[in-house]
Amino acid sequence: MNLYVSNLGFNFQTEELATLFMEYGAVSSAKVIVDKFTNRSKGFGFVEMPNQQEAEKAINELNGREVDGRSINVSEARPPRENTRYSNRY
DNA sequence: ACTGAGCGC
Repeated sequence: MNLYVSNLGFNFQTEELATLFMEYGAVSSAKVIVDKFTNRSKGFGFVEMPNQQEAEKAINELNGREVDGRSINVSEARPPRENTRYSNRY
């Protein structure tokens, strides 16, 4: 399950994100989007968790949680294209 | 390129 984490602090890094989510379950991959020019965090990232139960638990526990003085927002990322009707691929 | 809505290369 892919997770989208936003409202992160600019000092938040990928390893911090991985460590945070591994507390609630297995994390296959985690990445914080970083600006190419400034090498600073853009304030959001992605976490992939193979176990859906742990993923949902991580969402419930980490969504709205205060990290680095800010309340982070955790939700499902890049929802599966179930609705191909609304996804136009030309 | 130094900040605050957003979806990765």
